[in-house]
Amino acid sequence: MTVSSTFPSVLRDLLRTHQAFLSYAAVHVQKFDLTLPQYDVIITLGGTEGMTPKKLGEETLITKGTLTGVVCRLEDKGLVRRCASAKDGRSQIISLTEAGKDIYERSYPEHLRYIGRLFDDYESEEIGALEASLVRLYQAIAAARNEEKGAGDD
Amino acid sequence: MTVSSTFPSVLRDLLRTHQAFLSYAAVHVQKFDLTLPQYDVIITLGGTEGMTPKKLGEETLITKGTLTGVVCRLEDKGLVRRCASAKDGRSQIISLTEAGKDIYERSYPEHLRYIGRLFDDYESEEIGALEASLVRLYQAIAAARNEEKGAGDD
DNA sequence: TCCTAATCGTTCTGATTAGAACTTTTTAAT
DNA sequence: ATTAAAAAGTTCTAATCAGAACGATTAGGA
Repeated sequence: MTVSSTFPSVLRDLLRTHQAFLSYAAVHVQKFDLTLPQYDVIITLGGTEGMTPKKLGEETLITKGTLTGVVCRLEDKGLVRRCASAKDGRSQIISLTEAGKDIYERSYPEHLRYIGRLFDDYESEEIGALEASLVRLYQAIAAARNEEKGAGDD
Repeated sequence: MTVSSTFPSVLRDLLRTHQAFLSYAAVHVQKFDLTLPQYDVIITLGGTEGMTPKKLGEETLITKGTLTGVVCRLEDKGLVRRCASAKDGRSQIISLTEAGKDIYERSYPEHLRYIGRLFDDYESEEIGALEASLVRLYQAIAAARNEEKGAGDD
């Protein structure tokens, strides 16, 4: 009944729930012959004029090394375009092509409904509680990580 | 303020929190020159007489195709052993070697402390609330998945 | 101006991932 | 006893993943 006996199962639940969600969401996205990270890039670019890989990675939580490959595959499919930034010679601007916009506009509303179906039986407080719990844990992890780094400092 | 405007951020939080946890836990495990899935196998086998890959996969949530590779790498490191099952000619029994047991016994208590540090500031109700929220979502996903499969049935 | 440090994106490596195809073995039905 | 179906593991493919190393560009200080 102590804390240390319960936390391993919480973390297993975290993994399990995350896996289940990815697997559920992937079903919808496969209809467009896209992977989940690829679709994530599409909907993140949707409705924008494009953004740098750095920004895109921050939004999608995809590491920059991985993002290069994901964007390449979307480029090969003609859904996305890379342009050199005018302001910064190091930067690229990634944006949707017409074909990419088309997929985005046709699929996104249905995607939201598909995902939203998960919460059909939820009260809105329940979603809030879930989100609060997750943010709480995220911050606890960030704090523990910082303590580790500055171990000798304070 | 509707449900559909809040759920994307919950799911982003789920991904972000999960990523942060994996990254935090990996730090401890790297000290033994192991990856997280590899260590997960070690601690799942720890204290047992061994188990089949099927059972091991169910415990660790690692898919069987992936598990084969993880176990191979642990075998190469001499931490794990594969034996043919006496009862079932299709089955293998995977168990820790002496070196594997040694790592398990030396590291697991510290691993629990390391992970437990995340929950230092938690009230036990908070852990319960997090777990309940995750289980709730997991079940909602499982239900949605089932509805999808039996779409034409009821 | 010059030079060092930081930033941006790509490339590379080793590992994990899911899913499908495949082999071997077992089970179950005939 | 025979055969079809199911189960267990391995192998294979394409993609993702984190992290490190790298080249090119920019920023900031002497």
